[in-house]
Amino acid sequence: MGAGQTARERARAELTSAIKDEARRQLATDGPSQLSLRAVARALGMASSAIYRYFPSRDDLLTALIIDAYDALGAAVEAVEPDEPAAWWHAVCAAARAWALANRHEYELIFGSPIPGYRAPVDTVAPAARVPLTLVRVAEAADLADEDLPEALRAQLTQVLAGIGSTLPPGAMARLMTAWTQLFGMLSFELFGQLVGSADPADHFFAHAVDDMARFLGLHPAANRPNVSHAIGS
Amino acid sequence: MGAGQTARERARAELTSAIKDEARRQLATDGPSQLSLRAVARALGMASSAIYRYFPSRDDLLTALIIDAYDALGAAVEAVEPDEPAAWWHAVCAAARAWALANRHEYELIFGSPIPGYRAPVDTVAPAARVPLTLVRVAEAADLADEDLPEALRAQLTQVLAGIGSTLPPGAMARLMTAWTQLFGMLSFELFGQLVGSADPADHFFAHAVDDMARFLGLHPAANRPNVSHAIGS
DNA sequence: TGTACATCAGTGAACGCGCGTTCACTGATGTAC
DNA sequence: TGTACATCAGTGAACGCGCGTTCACTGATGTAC
Repeated sequence: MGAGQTARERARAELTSAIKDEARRQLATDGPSQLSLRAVARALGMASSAIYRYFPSRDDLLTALIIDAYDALGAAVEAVEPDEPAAWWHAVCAAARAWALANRHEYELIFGSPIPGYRAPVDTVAPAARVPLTLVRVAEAADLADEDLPEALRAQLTQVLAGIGSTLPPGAMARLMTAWTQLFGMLSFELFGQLVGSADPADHFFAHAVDDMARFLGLHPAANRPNVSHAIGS
Repeated sequence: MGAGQTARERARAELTSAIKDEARRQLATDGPSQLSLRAVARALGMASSAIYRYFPSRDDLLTALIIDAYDALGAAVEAVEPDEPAAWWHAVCAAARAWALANRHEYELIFGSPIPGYRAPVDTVAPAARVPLTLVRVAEAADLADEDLPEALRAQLTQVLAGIGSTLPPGAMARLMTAWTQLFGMLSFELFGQLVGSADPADHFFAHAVDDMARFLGLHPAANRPNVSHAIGS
């Protein structure tokens, strides 16, 4: 039948995603470490042993959810229309926050505490890289200046940049990683309740901090002159 | 007997902290959501029901651990000898990181994902404020400039500053909160494994980012001139 | 200092619950001739 | 197109385990006179 899929194949694909959907629903109330195959099976009206036809173990279901979460966040951020760097940066940060607020338990799954007893397999690496890679694309578009770095850090970052085939100067990469950790630090603080009593609701603070970071990176029009030689000291 | 304590009171105090110690030991292998009163009791060689003489429920034990963690981190950071602002800032960040690396599961307890089904009582608020308050002290010592802020954010921060009796300009408070979220974003990324494959080990990156943040805050000698009027635009 | 009573610490059995995973099985879907 | 066989999906019972919390109890420590 349709697209060369047998009825069995279609049924399998549907149930696989029904299981993941139900599992995601349960994350929302119980958190990743309490995710239970039996509860998922119960909610779907099937025997708990049937889940094993789809995921060989609880950890495999978790891995699938983690990969989906990274991919969904990655897609949200990649869907931002490229623009002049400062505007692009703002839009990317806003997209990341919007996704996180709308999917807090999947955010928790990937940026929260490690799940006890769970080891992430390599398959998660590529999806996890989509957001950082998008940030690198934004930075590349801005022709950022280098800056003085201790040798050891310069070496580390040069290697990372080579690995992803980027021409970003290591000093700019250092600032970018600072901005990256800032962005997700802010989101984690907001979602995990650390801002309650200070900048809560966090909308204004978030917007302003993103702006500050754009300036810090050197993305703003004023700072975005041709890359003459406000570069490395010595 | 000693200091007006009866033998019973001493025994109670000792067992209370033995229970907490054992619970902390178990956090290290299982994570907060798996903390089990029965397992703690077993490790201490007592009946599981005996724990209830010391903590009326599992949540109360968790609360005690959380308060202790905030207090330990707070104490570590407050123990830093005040100094010229930039040096003080570096030392405070280093102290926070050292504590986090040495006590990763307690760090997780307070900065990781919320524990499913657990609601933090008010008693945690004051201990949780010790680190942010220390950062405010550092910033106050530096006589930081204000900066342009959207009205809504200015209002929010002015209220926070009034609440803690600080004279910091709201614009400086905004930068400070950015640096604060950056600091803990970096620590969470390091401890939760998000840096694996990029800036791992993170020592060099951490030191450099802390330096960048000091510059961003305006703490560095160069930027730390008398507070004339590099202030609010308009 | 000695006795009588009240307080508290700790026990062990029990309640009622949930979990991941395995296994032998039935019955439906797909495939080769 | 029809039949025979292989593959796969889903069942239900079972194994062995762990959990938080309650309860009636024994025995030790503390207190008032």
